[in-house]
Amino acid sequence: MTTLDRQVEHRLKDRDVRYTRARRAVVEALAQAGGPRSAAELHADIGPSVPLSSLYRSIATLEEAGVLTPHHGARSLTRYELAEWLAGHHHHLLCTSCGSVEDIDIPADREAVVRRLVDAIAADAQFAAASHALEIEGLCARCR
Amino acid sequence: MTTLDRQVEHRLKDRDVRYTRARRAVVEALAQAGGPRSAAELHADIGPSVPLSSLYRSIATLEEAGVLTPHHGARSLTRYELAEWLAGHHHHLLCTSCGSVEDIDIPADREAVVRRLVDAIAADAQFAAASHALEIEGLCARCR
DNA sequence: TCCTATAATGAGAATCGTTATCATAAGAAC
DNA sequence: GTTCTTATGATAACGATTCTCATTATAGGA
Repeated sequence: MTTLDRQVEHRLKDRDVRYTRARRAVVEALAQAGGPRSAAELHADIGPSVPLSSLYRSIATLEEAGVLTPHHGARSLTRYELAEWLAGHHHHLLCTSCGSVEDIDIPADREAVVRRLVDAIAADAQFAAASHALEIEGLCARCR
Repeated sequence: MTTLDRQVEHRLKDRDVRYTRARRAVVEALAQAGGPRSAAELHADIGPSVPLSSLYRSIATLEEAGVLTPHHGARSLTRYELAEWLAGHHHHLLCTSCGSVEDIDIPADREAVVRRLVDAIAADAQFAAASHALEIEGLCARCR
């Protein structure tokens, strides 16, 4: 059992939610993927042992527990990834050509700039900021 | 006929696309809304004179022509708003409680900071940045 | 270990946003 | 006005997601 597993298990136990085979499979597949994955992609990764209906329910449960964060994209596709507290804070590069989503870590000094900006904007709008995301659209290294 | 109408008309004429009643209705509804609207919301705004099928086609046409930009949200909902060159550059505040999306203009000096950051991040990843979006999630002034 | 209460699963149907089809109507070019 | 092209409206189809319900697994107590 990995550290990740232990963290998730603890989080779920706190909420009286069981860490079952299907849910574990989702968490492990996401950990391996290293980037956002859709339900269909997770189904392909995990295999037919977890049917789609269960997969969707597992995803919803994990999302409610704050283990996963959804990422909504084109063509009615929602991709998921492990939440910030599990996988760290990062931003996204969206390729408009191939549709890929790349996670990108940014150095702490730059992240500090973003955070200051977010706080200032939110304060001006009397908005209580919980999280932020900087998404950059364009062409990835392969497609340009 | 408003300035907006003229701008859109010209853009469409350049692409041999007609600026029809349905398309005009979408543009006008979006201009009035002052924030992202889904197809269903536009349908409610415009009324039944433009049926959903036409509405979706109008949206797709306008999106291809670069008049609208899509904004993907929860529950497989895509909202649209007038493109940057028509409505100006701005960012979004997403309320996790009521689901509203608020457009927020940020001062030029702050925007410059964001742009510098985006350029630096993109350059590091060998990514050709075309546009960027800073999305802040949290509780809006009404919900907090 | 066995019981019991509760929560999770699997299979399938249902739902919802969106897209495609196709016959008809409107617009532009001549 | 005729003709050619493009847009429309009604409706069916589609794909991602959610729901239903009978069955199965799990946790906690006897």
